[in-house]
Order: sequence, then C-alpha cells, then structure tokens
Amino acid sequence: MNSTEILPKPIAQRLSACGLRPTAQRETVYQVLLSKRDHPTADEVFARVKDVMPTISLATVYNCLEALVHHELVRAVNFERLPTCYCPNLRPHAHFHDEAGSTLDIELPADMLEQLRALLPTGYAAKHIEINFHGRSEHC
Amino acid sequence: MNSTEILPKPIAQRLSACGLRPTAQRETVYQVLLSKRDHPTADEVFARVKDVMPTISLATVYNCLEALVHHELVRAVNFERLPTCYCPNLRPHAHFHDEAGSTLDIELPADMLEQLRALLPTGYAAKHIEINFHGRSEHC
DNA sequence: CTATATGCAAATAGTTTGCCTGTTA
DNA sequence: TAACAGGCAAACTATTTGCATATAG
Repeated sequence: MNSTEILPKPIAQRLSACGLRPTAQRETVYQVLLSKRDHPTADEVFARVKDVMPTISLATVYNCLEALVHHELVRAVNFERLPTCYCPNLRPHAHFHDEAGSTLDIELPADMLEQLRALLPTGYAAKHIEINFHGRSEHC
Repeated sequence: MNSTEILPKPIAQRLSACGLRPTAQRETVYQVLLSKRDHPTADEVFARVKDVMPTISLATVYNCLEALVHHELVRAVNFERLPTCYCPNLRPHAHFHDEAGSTLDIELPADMLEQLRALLPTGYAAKHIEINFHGRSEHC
C-alpha cells in the first residue's frame, strides 16, 4: 500500500460528513448498495438488508434510501413505470436498461453533459441530466 | 396554398394507417394531445376529453394513450415518480422539466443520438434513448 | 357477425404517512 | 433531554384488470 492509494472512507463517516445521523439501518442500506452494483429496487434492498438485520422495516428502507438520495450519496434511477432503483455510482453516467430487466452503467465522456446543456435556451439551467438507453443486449 | 404545403393527414386516417380502429374516443384523445403541446398526464387528458365527450371513462383514456404510444403516434414521458405524461412530438428531442412542473421539448442535433449510441459496448443496441433535463427556468 | 373497444368498478403495486416508541447527539 | 429515526399498519395514487355492453369492419 502506498500513500496515494484511495482508501474509501468508512460508511459511518460518509453519512456524518453530509449531516446524516449514522444509524445502523442507514449504514446497512448504504453498505448493501455499495457491495453489489446491480441497481436494486427498494424491495430488493429490503430483502438483502433483512439477511443481516431481520428487524428492519420496508418503510425504513424507503426512508434510508430517500435520505441517501437527498444527500447525494446515491442516485435514484427511474425507467418508465418500473420501481425506482438505486445506484451508488456518483460519476456522470447513463443507464442502459435491457429487455430482460438488467441495468448497466454507461460512462459518459467529460464533454457530453456540457454538449447537452448547450442545447438549452437561455434562462434554463439544468441541475441534473438523466440519460436512459432502452434496448437489447447479448446478455438477454 | 401551393402544392408543397404539408397538409396534416386527418386524425382518423392516421389511426387507420397504423392499424388502429379509428374510434371516436381515440380520435378525441389524439386530437387533444395535438391541440396543445403541453405534455398532459392521463388525468389531464381525461379532463380535456370530457369537455367534448362527457361519457368517456378514465380507463378508456388510458387504453387510448397506450394504443397511441404502442403504435408510435405519441411518446410516453416519465420523469422521476411523476405521473406519465404524453407528447405527440415525434422528432428526436429531450425534455426539460422545471421545478414548477412544466415540461419543454428540447430539439436535438442530428448527431446527438448517434454520439450517445457510440458509447454502448458491443452487443448492446438501443431502441430508444431518453434524455431528461431537470432544473430551473426563468418561467418558474 | 365476430373481433375489438368502451365503461364501470374493483384490484394492484409502489410508495408515503401517522403515530407511537426507541435511539442519538 | 430534545430532536430525530425506526417499526408497524393504514392510506394514497397512478395504473391495470375483469366483465358485461356497444361498436367497427
């Protein structure tokens, strides 16, 4: 290990750092999202968290997810009318949703969001730009 | 009027042309969407259609919208968890959703969708690409 | 005449809320 | 100990479905 290696901050510190009380439930929900980057829905997060914390309630999972999204530790991803799914990848990226239901992160080149912003009329400022591909992949 | 002027095809013909029975309800729903391009929700379409056809049901509005979307006369637009709204603009465009709840079409340059498609790994083919801006406009 | 569409009411599913109890700073 | 978070059940809302009647080709 050299000193330039990026050491991920412990979960509890990341929560505190943005003003969220680091409760066991929030830590576990966040940990579950970070441990497998497959864009789970609230129900799926609930199922995974229950394995390690059987007393958690679905409402608390929703509350934790909402807190994480609101504090920008996690992104909520909506596609058509499907249940919201959650993504801990904070780099600018799009999502590819295939017909089988899986979701892949698509990294965006640095200038892509600027190019898109340049299309807006004056007086319009975008805080967030969401790009969703829908189609088929060879994994289907 | 000269012969190069684009005469919009009557609504009923457009429905028939894609294999949809031109019922009064479908014609009215489509007419309502074309007459004011403000991205109404199903409920809003229902309210507008009822003014001219008071016996229509909400379920029929949903059915008509679904038929129009399925036959690609209309696009369904989803933003976050808001109710689906409907857009008769078939040109490639993105949507800007402002914080006050209104939606603006943003025309896309010809190469934008190709640029985005080029980001996909081999084996991934996008049928549809959805781009949503979220932010503030001076109209808020 | 037969397939398809409508209208109504009931069902569904994801998400949110209210309220009381437990936990954190 | 005051403010906030969790657990549970009930509520809410957008949408879908089942079924009997009506309409289009």
